[in-house]
Parts: sequence; structure tokens; C-alpha cells
Amino acid sequence: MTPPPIRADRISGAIAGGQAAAQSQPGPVGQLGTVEQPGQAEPTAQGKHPAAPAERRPRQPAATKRPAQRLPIAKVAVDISLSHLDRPFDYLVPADLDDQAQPGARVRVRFAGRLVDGFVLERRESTEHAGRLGYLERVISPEPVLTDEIIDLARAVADRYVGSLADVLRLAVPPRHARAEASVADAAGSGCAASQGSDPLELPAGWAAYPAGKAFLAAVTRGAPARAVWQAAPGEDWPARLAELAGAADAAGRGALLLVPDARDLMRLETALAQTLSRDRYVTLSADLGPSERYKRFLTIRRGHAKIVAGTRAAAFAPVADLALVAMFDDGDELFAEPRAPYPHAREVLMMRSAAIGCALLVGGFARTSESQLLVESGWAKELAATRELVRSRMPRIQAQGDSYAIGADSAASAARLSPAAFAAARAALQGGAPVLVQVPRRGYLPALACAQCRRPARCRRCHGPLGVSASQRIPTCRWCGAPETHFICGACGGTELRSAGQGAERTAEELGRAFPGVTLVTSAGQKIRDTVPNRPAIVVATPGAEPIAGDGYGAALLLDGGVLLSRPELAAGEETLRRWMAAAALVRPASRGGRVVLGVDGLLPSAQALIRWDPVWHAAAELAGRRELGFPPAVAMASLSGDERSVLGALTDLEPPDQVEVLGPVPVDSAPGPGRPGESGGGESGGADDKVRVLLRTAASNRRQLAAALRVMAADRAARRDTATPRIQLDPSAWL
DNA sequence: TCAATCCGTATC
DNA sequence: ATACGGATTGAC
Repeated sequence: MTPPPIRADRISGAIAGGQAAAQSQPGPVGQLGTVEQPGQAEPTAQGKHPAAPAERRPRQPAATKRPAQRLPIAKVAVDISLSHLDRPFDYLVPADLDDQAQPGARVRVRFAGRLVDGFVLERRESTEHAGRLGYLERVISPEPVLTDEIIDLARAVADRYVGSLADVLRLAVPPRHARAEASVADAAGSGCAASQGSDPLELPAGWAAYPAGKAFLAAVTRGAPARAVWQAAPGEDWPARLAELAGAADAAGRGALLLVPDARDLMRLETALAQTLSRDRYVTLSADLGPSERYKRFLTIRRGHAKIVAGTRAAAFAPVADLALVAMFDDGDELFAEPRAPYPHAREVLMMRSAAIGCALLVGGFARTSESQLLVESGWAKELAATRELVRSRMPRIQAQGDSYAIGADSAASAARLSPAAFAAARAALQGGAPVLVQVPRRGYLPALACAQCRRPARCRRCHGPLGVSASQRIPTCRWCGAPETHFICGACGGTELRSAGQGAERTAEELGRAFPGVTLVTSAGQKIRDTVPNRPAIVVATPGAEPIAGDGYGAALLLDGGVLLSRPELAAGEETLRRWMAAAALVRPASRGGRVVLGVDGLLPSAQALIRWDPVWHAAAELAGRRELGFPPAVAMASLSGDERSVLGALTDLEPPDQVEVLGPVPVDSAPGPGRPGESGGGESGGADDKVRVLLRTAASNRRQLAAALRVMAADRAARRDTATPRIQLDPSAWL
């Protein structure tokens, strides 16, 4: 794809230097043989150094090294993250490595005097490099782990997120495991026809429930580049739906890539795939497989043995052959955001991939993200949602009960801080022989500020960033632009009082146990997560994302402490809350079979309204409209520069931004959590040494490429200089403080 | 006049 | 990051 931009002055400098050094003209291969061999290079001054006595090491006899007859040049991507070195370098392929050094192979090369790893990107007949070429040092493995498609994809992702190709390739290619390499059969079974595959003419009932479902399934069968945003109906067996699409691709002899947030969802999907496809047709891929198994499966995919791949976020780069479909479920899950540089989001990777190769794309979930909504509104993707009638027939009865619990009445309920409605719904379900799901929020949210009157997150009046109070400040301050707020007025209700949000609300399983004596109590949270619960009366306490599946659906779900979720300062708090509620409510039986959901917040809140009406599209449209108005992603493009003050301010000075870029900050941010670096500075005299700051750059979405390009030039420029650190650059970061 | 050192720059 | 080249400085 597009090569990284390089400053003109650097290019001319390189050419001038090269010409001065080069004796032989850059030219056809035949002349390359005349290039001076390493062994004949004039001796350096090393032998005269007093500390190192004359030690003339006879180097490898040069005569044996000759370039390969055909395509003697290898373009190599070296494993170096520095952005000014983020381009291919040419090496000579020694004749004896000719067979092995094929495109996609891992190699080792001498680069700036050091041996570094790299990948052969392509073989060429000639070079454009004016200087002297070195030879490939060795081929680590002839296994072509990279395909042209993945190389292009990785380059595009690196450009999009202002990262280096090396960084993206580290995400895309699992570490090599030699034993695994030997154990995977070699025969590329490209010829094998679809094994069983469902008959494409017989439409599965599942997709037929969606007006556009048939058309989408047919498009996948046909290999057409259809793009859809899917809102799963309540109670939907989404793994089965994804498996059906994969089956359609398989029946057509094509590949499919299905992504889910975590290993637990992957297990469910694998179970569904097993019911649709024979075992040798698909492979699952996740980080928790361990290095050997992970690499083994990667090779299985690369060698074309399995063309249906299901996995977690890193599988977005899996080298699946002949893709007809890329799909993901629950795209709002934060696990789809890669935490390592350059922080690509799997949704974006799949979008880029489908656009590049012209395959179908499906982004789905029970809820809808602002990002998906933008895809629909911009016309890039079509809507794939069930009719209102079908939704109504499948959804449970949902009511909101405010967050004023237990007005005197039932002492058992009040002990568990359950509202009477919640208590009644739970009791009815248990009496009907069904399990009850109780969703409680995870602990440990950051303290933030909310309007005391309406409890919405308090926003900065200048840039609409979240207000917070840190330990050092007394005055509420914007976490984005740093503006202090002394006279808060709530933009939503006009309230002027602030309260802290996100404190307190913790409910334990024991409390609930006391409220329902004699009922089986199950918890699913943190490390001990339950996958399923039997169809028997039980109280199932789970944190969001850890809800077990109930075979016949839950009789009721109590969604507690939504207020805590809603008042989180994150940009997507409302959206995220609805996503979690819907994921839980989707596990409950339809109202016609007695299914009930009780929501522990004020029913007038937009997120509550969206749940009660099961209308995630309405919510997403409103959310996106709001973000347009306030200038939030994904309506705009944002870049975050963070690091120590010197690097951030320096980067800001060096940056030549395109027009219409707004700079927010810099503001101090709490130093990143995680393993701290000991021994950074010796004299701990001034506490300001590790101060981290951040600036946000905001511009129109249509300006994103230009902003990314300008950031890349800045980063390359600073990396090339000594003594100038580059801050961490994140484009459209998905986590907001 | 030579060598040790400092900068700046490229890294195939 | 290093490693190299060219310029600069310092001592004979």
C-alpha cells in the first residue's frame, strides 16, 4: 500500500551519500556480482587500538558467496520499530539460500552492524539502492508465514494507526515454534472440495428471521462484498448464526474469519461450528493456547488446511485463504481494542481487510456501537436487524425500578438492597423452576464527577471532556483540556451541584443468599467463571461479560447498580452500559414464557429506555448524534500524544498538522498503571520527574489520513534525531479517562 | 601531521 | 539503537 512518507530532504541526503560511496552503478543484476565482497573490505582501525591487541579475524572466504541466479534481491522488513526505518531494505540472496528465502520467510540480516530479524517481503530482479548491498545472513525458517494480503494489510494498519510495520507484524504473526513447524503436515490441501457444507439453497431458519438475512447469506455464498451491521434479536443463538455463515462460505469452497471478544465466547462459537462443519474444516485461534499450539494452528491456516477460522482479536490478521467473509460479534467489547502499539481495533482491521480483498463483512452484537452506527449512516454497511414484531415476540418483559431500593416493605429484600419489583421477579422465576441472573458491576471504577441532580457525568463546558478531581487538585478539572471548573452547570439538566460517582455500590452474593434462603447460589466473576447453569432454580450472580448461559433461558434477570456504570467518565459509558444490559437480557426467556428483567435505575435514562424498548439502533443513533454535536469520536478523528512533558511538547512543536486540527491540552494524566520501571532516576529530589502529560488532537473524520500522515512524519523525524523522545501516539483511542 | 573525539546521519 | 564519516580539537 502507500509507503510511509519520508521527508524530501532525507531522501536527497540519502541519495547524495549513496552516490558518493558507490563505485558501481545501480544496475542490472549481472553487475551486482562485481560488488565488493565483505571479506575484501579494507581493514579498519580496530587492530591499532591499544586495548584490543591485533586480532585480525579471518572472515568467511568471500568466494563462496554469490547471489542467486534469479531474483537475487530480497526486500526485507526488518524487525525495528523506529518509524524512520519503517521501510523495506534490500539484501542480496546468497545462491545457497535461494530456495529458502522466499517471500514471507523469516530471515536474519545484518542491519546497522547488528543482526536483526526480518521478513522477506518480495524477491526482485534488481535494486534501486545506490549503495552496497549486504547478504541475507540466514533464513530462520523457509515457512512463508506472511502472505501478500497480510503484508498489505499490516502496512495499511500501521499507516492508519501511525505505527511501524514491525509492530503490526508482531501482532499478526505468532512467534515461531520449530517443533510445531515440523509437526504440521505439509500437503497444501487446496484442492479438497467442500466436505459436507449445508445446501446453500435451503435457507437456515435463523437468518430467515431477519429481512436482509437471506440476502446476506446469499452474498456470502456468492462471494459478494456485502457489508452488514447486525443487531441480534433477543435470545438469538448468535454462535449458530455465525456458524451458518461460515457453512455457506465453506460450501462455496471459500474461507471465513469469525472474531469474538474472549476465550469463553470462542468456546461457544466452536461448539456451534462443530455442529455445522466437520472437524477438519475449521480452526480456532486464541492467545491462551500456548506458543506451540498457537503456532501450529497458525500454520494449519497458512497452509490452507482449514479455511474457516474463529478467534479472538489477534486472529483478525490470520492468513486465511480465499476469504468470503470476515465477521465479529459484540464489537463494543473493549477486548477488541489491541493494547499493544499501535493499538489497532479489530473492527477496523476487519473493515480494512474486507475492503482490500472485496469480501463480505459482518459486524454484530445485541447492542450497537456508535462506530457501527456510523457505518450504517454513512451507507458503508447495510442494516441487518429483525422486525419489531419478531423482537417483541422474543424479548422478556423489561421494567426499570429506579435506584431507591426497598421502601420499607420486605426485610429480606431490603437486606439485599433489592427493590420490591426485583425481589418479586426473582421469586416468581424461582418458583417457576428457572434460574435468575443477577448482574453486578465490576469493582474499582475511577472516581469521577457527576451532576448531583441528574447524575449524568459532569462535562467540561469548553471541550466536553470528563471532569474529575485528582488527589493533588481541589478544583474539578477537565481530564482532556485541563480547564478548571469552578461554577459547574450541568449541560443536561442545569444542575449546579457535583457529586462523586462510582463509589460504593457493592453487593455480595451472601447478601442475596440471605434474601433467598435455600436457593442454590452460583457466582461467576473474575477468575472463576461459569459457562453454563442448569435449568433449575438458582441465583446466579455474575459480572458483565461473565454471565453463564442458561440452557432454557433465565426466568429473570436483575440488573443492579446500573447507575454506577452509567456515571463512569468514559466517553462510551451509556453505550457500554446498554451493551452489558442487553447481553444479559438476551439470555432471558421471552415475556410469553414469563421472562422478566428488572433494571435498577431510573427508567427515563436513555440507556434504560433503549433496553426497555429493545431499541439499540435508536440509542446508537442518538449517541452518534450527540457525539457529532460535541465533537467526539467516531464522529471526529482523535489522536492522543502522551508521555513525559518534554516529548509531548516537543512533538507538538515538531508537528506540522494539516488544517483544522484542534489541540486540547496538554494536561497531566495519572501515570499509566501496570509494572513500574524501577531505577529510572537516581536522585529523587524533584517529584516531577515522571510527570506524564497528554494532548489530544481533534479533527474532522475526513481529515484522519492527513493527521496520521503528519504524525508519522513528526515521529520519523524525532526518531531520526538523537535525544528526542517520541510520545506514545494513539489514533482514535478506545479507552478514555 | 596525526590521532582522539565530537556530531550528524544512515542504517540495504 | 550503532556504526561510520567528516569536521574539529589537541599535542607533538
